[in-house]
Amino acid sequence: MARKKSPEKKDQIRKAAIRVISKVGFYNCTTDRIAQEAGVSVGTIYNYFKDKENILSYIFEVEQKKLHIYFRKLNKKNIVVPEKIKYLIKEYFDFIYKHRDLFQILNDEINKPVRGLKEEIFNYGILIHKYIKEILVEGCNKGSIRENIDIDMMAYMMLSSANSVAHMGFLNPESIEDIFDRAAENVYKFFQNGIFT
Amino acid sequence: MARKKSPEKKDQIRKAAIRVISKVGFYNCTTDRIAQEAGVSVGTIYNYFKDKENILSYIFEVEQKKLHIYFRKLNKKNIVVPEKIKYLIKEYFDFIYKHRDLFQILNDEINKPVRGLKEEIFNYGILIHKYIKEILVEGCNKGSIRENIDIDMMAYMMLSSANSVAHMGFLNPESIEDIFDRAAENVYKFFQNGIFT
Amino acid sequence: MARKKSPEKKDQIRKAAIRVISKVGFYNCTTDRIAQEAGVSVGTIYNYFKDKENILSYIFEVEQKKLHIYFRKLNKKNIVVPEKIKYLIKEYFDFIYKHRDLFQILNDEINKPVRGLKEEIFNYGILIHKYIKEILVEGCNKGSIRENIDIDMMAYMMLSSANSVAHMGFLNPESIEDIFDRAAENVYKFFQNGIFT
Amino acid sequence: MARKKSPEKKDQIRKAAIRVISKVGFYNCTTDRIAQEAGVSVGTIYNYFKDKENILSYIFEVEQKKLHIYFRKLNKKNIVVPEKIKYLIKEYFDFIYKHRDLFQILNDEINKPVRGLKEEIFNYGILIHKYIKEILVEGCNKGSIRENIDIDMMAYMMLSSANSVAHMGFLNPESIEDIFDRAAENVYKFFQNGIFT
DNA sequence: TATGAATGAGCGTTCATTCAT
DNA sequence: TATGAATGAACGCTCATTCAT
Repeated sequence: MARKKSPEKKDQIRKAAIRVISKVGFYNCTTDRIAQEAGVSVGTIYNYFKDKENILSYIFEVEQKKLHIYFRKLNKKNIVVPEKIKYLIKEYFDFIYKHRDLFQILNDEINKPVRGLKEEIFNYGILIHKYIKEILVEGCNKGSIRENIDIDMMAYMMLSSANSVAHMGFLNPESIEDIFDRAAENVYKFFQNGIFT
Repeated sequence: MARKKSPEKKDQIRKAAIRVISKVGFYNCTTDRIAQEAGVSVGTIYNYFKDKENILSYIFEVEQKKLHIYFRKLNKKNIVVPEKIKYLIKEYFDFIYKHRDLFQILNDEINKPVRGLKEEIFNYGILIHKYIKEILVEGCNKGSIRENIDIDMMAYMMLSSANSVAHMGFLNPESIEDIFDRAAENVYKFFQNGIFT
Repeated sequence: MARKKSPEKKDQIRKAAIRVISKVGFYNCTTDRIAQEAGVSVGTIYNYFKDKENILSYIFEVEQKKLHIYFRKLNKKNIVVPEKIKYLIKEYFDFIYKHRDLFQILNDEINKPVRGLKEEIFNYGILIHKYIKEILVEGCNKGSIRENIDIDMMAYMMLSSANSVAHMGFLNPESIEDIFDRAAENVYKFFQNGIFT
Repeated sequence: MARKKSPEKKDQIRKAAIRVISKVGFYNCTTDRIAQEAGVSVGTIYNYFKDKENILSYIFEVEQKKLHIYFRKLNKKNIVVPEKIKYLIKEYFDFIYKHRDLFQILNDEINKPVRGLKEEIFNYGILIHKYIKEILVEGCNKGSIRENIDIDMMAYMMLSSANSVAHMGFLNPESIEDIFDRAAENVYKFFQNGIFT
């Protein structure tokens, strides 16, 4: 009997793809390059993925699962909403800093015009907003968040605010550490007070 | 005398390119498609643009100029900073709603990792943030904006917040009008009060 | 009534073409480039020439006429064959040195595989050999040239020998003057004695 | 295991290219045409060659190696210089007659103005002249060749003389066999005695 | 299953030629 | 006649995908 398709190899390809795409963008990223980065032949990629787009989908599929697990854990913690948000922001920036390759892709692909979105990318966007909204709802119910906000919009604004700070960091490599140091606090303060006196 | 190289034709191509790119993204957008959309032959494109990338650059160059003119006018108005911001947000959403094709491109390309950015795209990003920061500085000086904010970060967060709401609108075509109706007000309130009670 | 096609302009284009072709070769030479070099618009070229190939043909046509005139004059001179050949070689190198652009083209195109030859290029080759052969025949008749040579072949060998020395000169720009100084004498000596002791 | 990148295929493409180029010239020779002639797809060409120019380079690289081997063998033979030259001419014409396609290319490209030459073409020109010069030097040393000749020029003249006879043959297909039959002898006699009585 | 050579549709770009002015 | 913008066929080359080994 033939060997089973090894999940390790699929992951190896996924990670290689993340590295390559984050460096050159999805469209400049060739299957040859991914194969090389993964230490695998082109043909092998097609044993694990239907086509090139499917690799991108899989990347988001995996992240979706991680997201799921992360928020399940978070919601088990017994902390008030403002603390939860503060904590979340902190961890989000730690995550981005550590997985900047992945962030580049997420941030790049997530803003693509609708038609170009593959199912999984779209779903990933939906999911992450869903979790943020859940926290906002909880905050509204418990009275720590203003009731007159549009929760949908707010979720979008919050996520994009955080992402934009990270993006700003990567655009300024010389001061990236400084930016990430202050990022979480500044973002939280913005959420807390807005900009006006 | 032969026909003169007409600026109208260059604009015709620029606009066609905006439509095509916004639909399929820069990399899926072929020169043939742009030519077709512009009602022009491929060769003609190269009469006005050095190469395909140059079209993208030109799109941003034009928007940069418009931005410049717009903010010069805005700064001549005699209104206090909070009003100026309120007004700006309102007009920004009107603009996006009207020029959604363009917005898709601006919002898409502006988030690209640094390396891929052409000069003009990069400069466009710089410029728009510069103008926002000027307003924030004015607000700080006049006491209407909190002094302890990081102006750089805040500019990034504000712009991306607004963009994310617009993006949310385009992701939900069935309720796009409703979203844009409430967009300006909600964004302003977010800037004003943050999210907490 | 419209102005007549001016022969001056046609010549202006011809000369521009020679300069351009000699620099970049026929295939890298664009009509735009010729027009620019001639200080004329592309369209104008097509008023004087059917197509691009026709320019090349015309170049050779003109040279053919010059050749004709030159040899008519030469044959009126009352000198013995060996002197005629010596004289011819001398003048040929003077000509090449002065019109190196033209030589580059002649030498380049004349060796092209048969099928690619335009009528005029072919005829130019025929003509120049014809004149050399006439001299050889005269020499045979008058007893100054060996009778057992193959006149056809000899004409080819003589012309190509001279050309190769010129070519060698252009390949060594640092010693081109020295090479051309010695060229005529060396070529003549070769014709006179061959290589052996 | 996939098929190995086979040197046979590279050769197959090289030979196809020789046939096509000799027929239509390098600039009229398209990659599609070479692929077709080689019974291979365009893509495959690029598996073995960096670009179209590289095919031409490779053709000359191969010929260079053959030249090298041939002259090494020739120099081991124990014959006097005049015999060596006679022998060489004979074999040269045999070679050209058999490989006329290749000759068209060598003879065509070798006369190109310097600038257009690829490294390998240039080197091929250098090499072939070098070997001829070695023989001439040997002849001078051994007293069979006149000492007052310019060896450089003579090498150029000898090679081009032979080539011109071959070229003449190909220009007259109806008498090509006759021409090649007499070629070697006539060329040698020219070298021996020149043209005069 | 893994390999990587082979494939060929499809792209960006060029440039000889045309033709409205 | 002169102009030069417009044209579009044709090219070199890439790269996702296939398939013989």
